[in-house]
Amino acid sequence: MTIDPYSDIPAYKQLAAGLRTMIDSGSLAPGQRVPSESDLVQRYGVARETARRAIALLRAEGLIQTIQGQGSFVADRQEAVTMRFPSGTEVAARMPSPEERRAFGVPEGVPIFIVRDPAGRESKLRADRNVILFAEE
Amino acid sequence: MTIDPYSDIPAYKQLAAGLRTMIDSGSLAPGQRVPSESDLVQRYGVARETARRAIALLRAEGLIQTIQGQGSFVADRQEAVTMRFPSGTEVAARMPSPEERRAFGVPEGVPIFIVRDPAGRESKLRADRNVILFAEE
DNA sequence: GCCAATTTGTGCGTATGTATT
DNA sequence: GAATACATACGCACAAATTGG
Repeated sequence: MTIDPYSDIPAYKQLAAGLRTMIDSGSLAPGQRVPSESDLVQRYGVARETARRAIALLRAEGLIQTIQGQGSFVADRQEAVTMRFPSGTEVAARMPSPEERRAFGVPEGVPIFIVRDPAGRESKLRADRNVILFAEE
Repeated sequence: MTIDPYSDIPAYKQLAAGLRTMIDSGSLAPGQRVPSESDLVQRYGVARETARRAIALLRAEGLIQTIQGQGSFVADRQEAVTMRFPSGTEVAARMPSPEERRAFGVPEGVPIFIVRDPAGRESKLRADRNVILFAEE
C-alpha cells in the first residue's frame, strides 16, 4: 500500500482506505493494535496530521478505538446481545452526546438505540453490543 | 460565551459545548447556518484548527452538516418516517462506511439501521429519517 | 464567462501536554 | 526517569466549492 500525493483522493482517505481493507480482510484482527501515528508517518511519508486524520476517520466509523498513551485497536463486532421487545415497541438510533457517551461508556463512532415501549417509556442501548429483536415472549 | 484557555477542558470542547447549547435551546434553529470558522476564530480568539475541531465534534454527533463553500447548518431532527416491521425482525445499527454514506446520501454523524426480516433478508435505512415500529399489519 | 470574496478542505510544520509502559 | 503514543493548539499555504457582482 502506497500513498499517491498527486491523486484526486486526499492522502488521509487513501491511508484510511488501506487500513480499512486490512481490517475488513482480517489482516488486522479485532483487538489488534493499529500501526501508531509515528509508524504511519514513517512508512507512508505523510505528515502526522494526515496520519491522525486517517485514524480519526476509522474511529468515527466505529472500526477502531483509540486510547491515549496506548494506541488504536480494532473494535470487536460480533459480541452483540439480542434484546427482545414486544409489539408496539419503537426504535430510533442516533449518535450519543458526550454526556451519554460518558454515561454509557460508549466509544466514538458507536450509535445508541432509543427504545420506546408501548407505554412511552424510553431506554437507551449501545448499538455495538445490542441487537433488537421484535418478538413476543 | 467565552473560552478559557487555562481550563482543564480543551478549548475546542468548550466551543462545541457553547454551540451545542445554542442548538439545543433553539437559539440556533434547524436549517440555520452556524457561525463560520473565521467567525469563531475572531470572536473567541482561537486558532482555526480549534474552531474546526469544535465543528467536527458537532458534525460527528449529527447535530450539524457541513457543505464546502457554504458553511455548517443545524440538522433537522423531527422529520422521521415510521417504518413498520413484523414479528421476527431483527434490527442493528452502526455507522456507515464511506461507500454506504455515498450510496444512501447520508451525512456524517448519522447511523444506519440494518433490518433483517424473518427470512434473513437485509435492508438498510438511514437512522435520521426513519423510526422502526414493531407491529403487525 | 469571468472575477472576487467567502467558506470549507487538505497538508505541512512546530511545540507542549497527558497517559501509558 | 525514559521512551512511546496520543491530545491539544498554534502557525502557514494552497486547493476546491459556492455565491454574488
